Amino acid sequence: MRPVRLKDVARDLGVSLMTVSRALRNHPDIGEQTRARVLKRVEELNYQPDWMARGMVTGRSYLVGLVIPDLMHSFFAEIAMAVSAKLTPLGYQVVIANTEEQVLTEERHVSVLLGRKVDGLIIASAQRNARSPMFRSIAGCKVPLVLIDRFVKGAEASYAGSDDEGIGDLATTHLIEEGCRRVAHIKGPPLSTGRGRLQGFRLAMKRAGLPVDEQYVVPGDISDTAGYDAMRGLLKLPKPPDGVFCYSDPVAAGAMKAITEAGFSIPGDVAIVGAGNVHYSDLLRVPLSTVDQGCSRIGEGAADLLVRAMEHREMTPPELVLVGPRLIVRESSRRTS
Amino acid sequence: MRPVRLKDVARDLGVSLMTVSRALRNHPDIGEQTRARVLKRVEELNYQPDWMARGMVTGRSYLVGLVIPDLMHSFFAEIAMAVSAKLTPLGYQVVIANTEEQVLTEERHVSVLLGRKVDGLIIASAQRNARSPMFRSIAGCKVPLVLIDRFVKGAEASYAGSDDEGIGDLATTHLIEEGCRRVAHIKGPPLSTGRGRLQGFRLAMKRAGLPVDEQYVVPGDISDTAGYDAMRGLLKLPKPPDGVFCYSDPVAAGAMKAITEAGFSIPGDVAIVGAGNVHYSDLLRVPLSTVDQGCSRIGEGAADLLVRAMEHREMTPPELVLVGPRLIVRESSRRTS
DNA sequence: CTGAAAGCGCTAACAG
DNA sequence: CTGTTAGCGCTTTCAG
Repeated sequence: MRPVRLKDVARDLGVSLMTVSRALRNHPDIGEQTRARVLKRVEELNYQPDWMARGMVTGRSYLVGLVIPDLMHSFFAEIAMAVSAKLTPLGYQVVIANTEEQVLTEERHVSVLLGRKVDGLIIASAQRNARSPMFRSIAGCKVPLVLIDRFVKGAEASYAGSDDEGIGDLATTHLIEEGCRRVAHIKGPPLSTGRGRLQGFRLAMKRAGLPVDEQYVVPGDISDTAGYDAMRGLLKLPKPPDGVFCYSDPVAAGAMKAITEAGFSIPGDVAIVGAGNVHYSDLLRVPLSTVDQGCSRIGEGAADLLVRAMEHREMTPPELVLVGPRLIVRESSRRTS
Repeated sequence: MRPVRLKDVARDLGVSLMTVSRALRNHPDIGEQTRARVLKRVEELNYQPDWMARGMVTGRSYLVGLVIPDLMHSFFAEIAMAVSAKLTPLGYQVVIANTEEQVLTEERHVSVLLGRKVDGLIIASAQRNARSPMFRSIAGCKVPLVLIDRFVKGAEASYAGSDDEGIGDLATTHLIEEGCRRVAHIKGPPLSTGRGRLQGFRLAMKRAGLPVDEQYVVPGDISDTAGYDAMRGLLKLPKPPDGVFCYSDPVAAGAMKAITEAGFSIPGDVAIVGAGNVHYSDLLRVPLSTVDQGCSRIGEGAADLLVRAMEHREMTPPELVLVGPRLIVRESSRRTS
């Protein structure tokens, strides 16, 4: 049973192929009853338009590529869901590509996506350089691009993400207000997110008139194991910090594990704040204070920006969506009542 | 700058379009040096084959649909990653569709995927009936299908999943061995997974000679909020259970939250075992005992089954991959030393 | 070994 | 309002 084609429906009905095609797409140039008759038969025969053939001639694939570093991080999973939810009702299908934070994997994925003639691309890039071949070929194909989460300076693209400096500031200020005096920061990756949060951290410390001990600013990453390791290092210091702002919730979760294992209490000995408000933060060892990034709003924002760009045939100027951070205080940082 | 086509490369090189096409696909009928020359120029011009056009004539899209109920559950996210990791190196792209556990959404997604002429489908279905129009149209299009996680009786499809009865048995037996006498079960959805685990629970209880108090077998779902609510109900019972086997880790996490809030201790008052070994189980309030389902092996198994089916042009008989469960004991159920 | 012709299923442009 | 023609970029088939 080969799939039903337009031609089959047409012959079955004794009309021309074009009539069916038009009826299907609500073309105005068609009689009301003819359309009804066609639509009915199309339904009965369970005809499915062939999107490849359609795309071939219209130049639109109705495919959108979503390139992210790690689906397992609920932050990206949530973004992926928000993007899908926005795009699916508009007839787009989302192809998700996992880069595992590898630049090379990312480039390969994008290259294939481009070959598939995606109508648009949403990328949380592991790249730092807008002059990389990847960005050049995207620009070359004139495929609308929206960057999310990580901003890449110089890339001709819209961006949806959070105000990272604000996140760092908010979290750090909160720790200071809770009475922490030796505040540490476990850094994220050297991308806009990590750098922004670090900057926010410094800003808040400076504003409070607290010195930043560089021993307290340690490299981490995006994973809980990185947070665990970094925290163990901090605890070995002669004077361990009494408050830690962690790049992300997974990092914070790992850090908390290290603290508990070392026999310290949270928040009594060390207060912790993460970022991201991942879904399970509330269920952790000690419910985790965090800065909500509004990931679904980032996803929705990205989808909106992309749709707008895709519907214009001509290049649209890059736009920005910055989602404001929101502090969520839970047990891990509550020292005063 | 329109994308480079085969024709462009050919003209540039002064050869026919066919020569380029053949060189690209390692066709034997081509001279060694011609091929080298072509390949070099193809590289330089950064030519990307148009997959839509190619698919149009070959009838293969190199697209695979992955239909799952919820990307946010790390169980499915991990499966998605495993599937992608297996399929991407083979040249396939995975289109992930989120159904939010809605049958209707699932049907719509599958219908579009079919219209896109996917080469294969992997589905964790919310449907229970193999005679639904969805399964009929998949069969009608002769698209290879692999069911994952949830088995649907009667569907002409391969299956990769865990031994759910074994999971229930393993978890429950463990609780009994730890000294629990009033063992409860928070059920999952009424699909093969939920039913299987329930059956395993009953089996273990029977084997141990313990009666199953039907008050202790309560409906839950797949989410932590469901676990939270169900557990609150259980705690209100005159004699609350002293051990609970929860359908999944998220459910267990929710249940633990309810227990802690009510002022009981884990595992002292109530021991808890979940299922799934989700990534953050180790970081929870009380590290969660769980039954590992080997989700990545499920994903890999599904991908393997699908690839085998896709490479055969003719229908292949359904195959099965059952991943054996593995008990992981953490603090939430450790009552004896 | 290389090339020319035909056509995949569909839609845009034009002609009745 | 309806039908005809041409072609999207590629591969398959067949002829040199």
